[in-house]
Amino acid sequence: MQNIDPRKKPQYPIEAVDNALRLLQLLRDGGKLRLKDAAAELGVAPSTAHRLLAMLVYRGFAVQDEFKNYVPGEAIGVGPARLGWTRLLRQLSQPHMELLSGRLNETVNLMVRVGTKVRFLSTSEGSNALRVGDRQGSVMPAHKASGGKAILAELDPVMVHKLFSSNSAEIGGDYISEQAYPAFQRELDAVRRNGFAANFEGTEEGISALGMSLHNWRGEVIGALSVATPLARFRPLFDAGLVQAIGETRRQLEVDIAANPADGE
Amino acid sequence: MQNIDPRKKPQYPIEAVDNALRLLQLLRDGGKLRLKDAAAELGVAPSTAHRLLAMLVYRGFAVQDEFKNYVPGEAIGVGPARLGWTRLLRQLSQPHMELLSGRLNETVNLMVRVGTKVRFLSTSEGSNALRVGDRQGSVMPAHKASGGKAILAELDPVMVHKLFSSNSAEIGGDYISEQAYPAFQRELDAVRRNGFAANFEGTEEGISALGMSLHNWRGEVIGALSVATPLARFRPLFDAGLVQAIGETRRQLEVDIAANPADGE
DNA sequence: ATCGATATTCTGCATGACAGAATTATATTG
DNA sequence: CAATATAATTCTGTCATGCAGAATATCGAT
Repeated sequence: MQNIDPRKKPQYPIEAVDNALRLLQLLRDGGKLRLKDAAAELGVAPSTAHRLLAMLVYRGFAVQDEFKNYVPGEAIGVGPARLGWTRLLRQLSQPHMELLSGRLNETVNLMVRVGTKVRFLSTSEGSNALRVGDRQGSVMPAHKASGGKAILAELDPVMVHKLFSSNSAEIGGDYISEQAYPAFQRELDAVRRNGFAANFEGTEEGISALGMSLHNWRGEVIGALSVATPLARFRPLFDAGLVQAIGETRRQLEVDIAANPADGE
Repeated sequence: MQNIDPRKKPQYPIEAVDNALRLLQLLRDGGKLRLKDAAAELGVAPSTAHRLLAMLVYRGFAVQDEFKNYVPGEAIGVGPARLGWTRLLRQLSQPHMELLSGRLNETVNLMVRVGTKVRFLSTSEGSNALRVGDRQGSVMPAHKASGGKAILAELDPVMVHKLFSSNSAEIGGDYISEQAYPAFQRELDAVRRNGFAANFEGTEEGISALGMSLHNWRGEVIGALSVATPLARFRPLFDAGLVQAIGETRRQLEVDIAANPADGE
């Protein structure tokens, strides 16, 4: 049984990974998947399919709807970044983020916006015993994450409005109704005035975050930093000068960014 | 060390899968990845990272550029199908595809178009010793695959032209230059006249295929069937009435499709 | 050519991915 | 509203297989 196949199976295949990737494709192309069907498709026991799907859920590639069906998660369908500078940004940010997370003992995130989403490029975890976990690779609605709001606040309001009323927003699940929009608009205005954005359990249970935008030498927004903390610690941190701490880090990082050519933009 | 994390790690995690999914995210957000960096990011040996990346390549989630860098493949960034009827289509097609592949001893594919791409929903492999392998889950440029051409030929030419000149086509790597377009246009005209489309090694080395479009009760194109064969067998098959065989299958399948409500469309 | 760096192949061993059974949750039926 | 059926999830022993490390190959630079 010889299969002609230019894309031949690797010589040391990893079955678990192959199954996971096939599930990813099924989820993408079928829209939804029940555990039993998934098991049947892959030819594995339901228990195994369950473990695989649990991993997809964990990494944001799937979520379970109210009837236990597995459906595509945020992470499915976000295109590859055509942004060439994300690597550089990540590199430049790392030391600054580590410094900041070390100083505050809280977790610091770096993110960029793509469409109505923000993508977490990297995380520097704080050293507190109880801390917010790594979010690298996560994708969240930009209008809910603190860093996302910080970015959106500095874009042309008309463009933002279009963005979140478009039907691409609908597909992504980030549509904001005309009715709800004024409130959102006002929040962005406040963010613009304050110079930072906050998020109290808007994306994840028990987690609050404070975000601030990042700019290139030309003054254009290119991304954001955010500090994420357990809800209970937010207030004390804020009173102890959280905004200034992030602001300081932002300032220094932007100097670094300005100093580097970043050919793409 | 207690991490606050609403999205907690599954209790029986699969490390290999987790690593693969993280590579997927890195690839998406970083654009490109060298083996060594991948290994460093994951905290695994280069040999392990190599195996993982080989799997991603195998399933179309990554490709290697000329300098051995791993870059996102076709499968990354194709959004989830908002098409609810793909499940139904797959279901209805299956018996017909099995019949046809059994009759011809060749591999039969079912695909739908999304943007400038076609997605392979399912495959029924022929029983020949040497045959074309399973393509389920694959994503290919619609203008190169036989089934894709069959679909495009029946769409509004103006819309097709826009589709492949848009800069979303550029992002997807399917851009057709104004210079090359007339030839493509003529090919689609020929397809329309013939009622089928062919593909000789346009997508994969040594493989040829013949594709025919599928319609719903209203006469609108909804997808395509294709028969894929090793290049050497194409001619004899064609002369033995390949077109008629597929046409017959298509006719019967379309009866089934028309008979089923397909609420979405 | 020679070296250095990075990518790929190979192999033994211990880990951890798998199946199957047990348990729980959810749907269906009389 | 039981009672039953079906599907999802948890648990556990076993053996396959994913991992690391070494060997080899490939590519670039000097």
